[in-house]
Amino acid sequence: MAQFKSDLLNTLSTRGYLHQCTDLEGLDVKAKDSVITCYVGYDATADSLHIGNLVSIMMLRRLQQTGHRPIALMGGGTTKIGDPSGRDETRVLADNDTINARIAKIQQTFGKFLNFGSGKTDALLMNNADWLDKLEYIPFLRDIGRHFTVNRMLTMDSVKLRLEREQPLTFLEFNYMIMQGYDFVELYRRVGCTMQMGGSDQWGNIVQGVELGRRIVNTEFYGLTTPLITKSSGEKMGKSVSGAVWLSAEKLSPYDYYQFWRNTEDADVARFMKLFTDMPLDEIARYETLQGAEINEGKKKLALEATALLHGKDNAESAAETARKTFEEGSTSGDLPTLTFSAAELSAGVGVLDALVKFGMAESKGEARRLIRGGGAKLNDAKIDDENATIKAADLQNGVAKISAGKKRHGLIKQS
RNA sequence: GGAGGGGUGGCCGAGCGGUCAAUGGCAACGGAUUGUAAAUCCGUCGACUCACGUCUACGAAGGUUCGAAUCCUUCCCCCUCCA
Repeated sequence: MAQFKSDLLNTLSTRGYLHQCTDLEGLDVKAKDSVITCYVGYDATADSLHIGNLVSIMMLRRLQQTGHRPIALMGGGTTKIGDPSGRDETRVLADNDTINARIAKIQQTFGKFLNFGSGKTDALLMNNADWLDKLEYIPFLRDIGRHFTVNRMLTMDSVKLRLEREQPLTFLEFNYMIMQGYDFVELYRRVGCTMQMGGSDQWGNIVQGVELGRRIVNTEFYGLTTPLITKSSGEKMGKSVSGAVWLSAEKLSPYDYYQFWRNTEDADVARFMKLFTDMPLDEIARYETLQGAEINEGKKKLALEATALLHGKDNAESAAETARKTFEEGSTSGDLPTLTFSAAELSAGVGVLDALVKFGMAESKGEARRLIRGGGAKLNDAKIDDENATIKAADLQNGVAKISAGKKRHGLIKQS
């Protein structure tokens, strides 16, 4: 392994976070000798962060672990502009209230990964709406706009690709990188922030910020990006059996989150352990030697550790136990999605089609029918053959009936 | 402003008066295999009833026709070229 002088870069490099950096040597020296304040920006494009944001959150965590100060910057202002990076089409923009509501929810996630406070290496939570909303156009253009050449901006991938594909790029979006660059300067002025991290798609935006900082405040700024994390089969990460992998428990239960990690591909286990858990490297190395079906032990560990980070140890263990009972014993356990029906409903019989739809295992009754025809629906582990079958009180065993779609999606039915 | 081209199911992309709920590919879902992996093979893939059938759908609104995604008119949006 390439040895760096600083804990920060040693950690980031050995655990697989490094992709590009504006000045690796300079940063190494600085990180060794001083406490760096570093930010990652998060736009509020949904009311929860998702798995794609997790690498950068983990990077902030590593930063703090190695003695530096992380800033989670909420893009309350930039979300109103819309980052054109990596998109062929203009984003549909949300209104103010929506954005603020999203930010309120998103913020909660950071508390799980970072320690906030006012100490030297305590994390900060900021919002760029605090300064971007108040900008005055002409003064801003004169102070900041003068440092950006359109010539240069046109060479940035986010812009260039859009133009090459002959897709429209609005002037609004064109300003995104300027706003992001300005954020960097503003964060320097406010809290001495000199470093920005992000995904590889943010490289262009980050570089602009670094250069702007050098020009305006005459200080060395650093930028660093992570590789795009994909599965070894080449697909993007991001799907669980119940859809997108959200980080808020409201949108994805700890059990489903655990299952997402549990279903990691063989080849990814060690890499994901390094990136998404705090497991020490030598322990990860031991898991790396496992072969064949033994790799499942690694997946369980990965899932447990990753879930514990986000949802806490208790929830993680509970999810692990539910998964164990469900998949290894074929019995039922608490964390599965649950629906309750009244005694009256159960004595009349709950249509199995309706139940599948209510659990979200099928989008329509027609799809539920097809699922049954294809042999993919089970009630208490017995294949459902009759589309018109109903679930009655007699189907409850110890108070619950288990309904399944495929091998991985299970739900519990109880009497209220 | 002028001249052309185009808008089809989650995406790409055929169809160009009936046999079109609409070929094909991707994605997705299920089954087999397996280790809750990958790869592979098979099946499904608008809604409702599921048997016939009914409804909704091919940018929007009208029209022609026994009958249109396919023809006509108007409108909206996108692209190319010219001014």
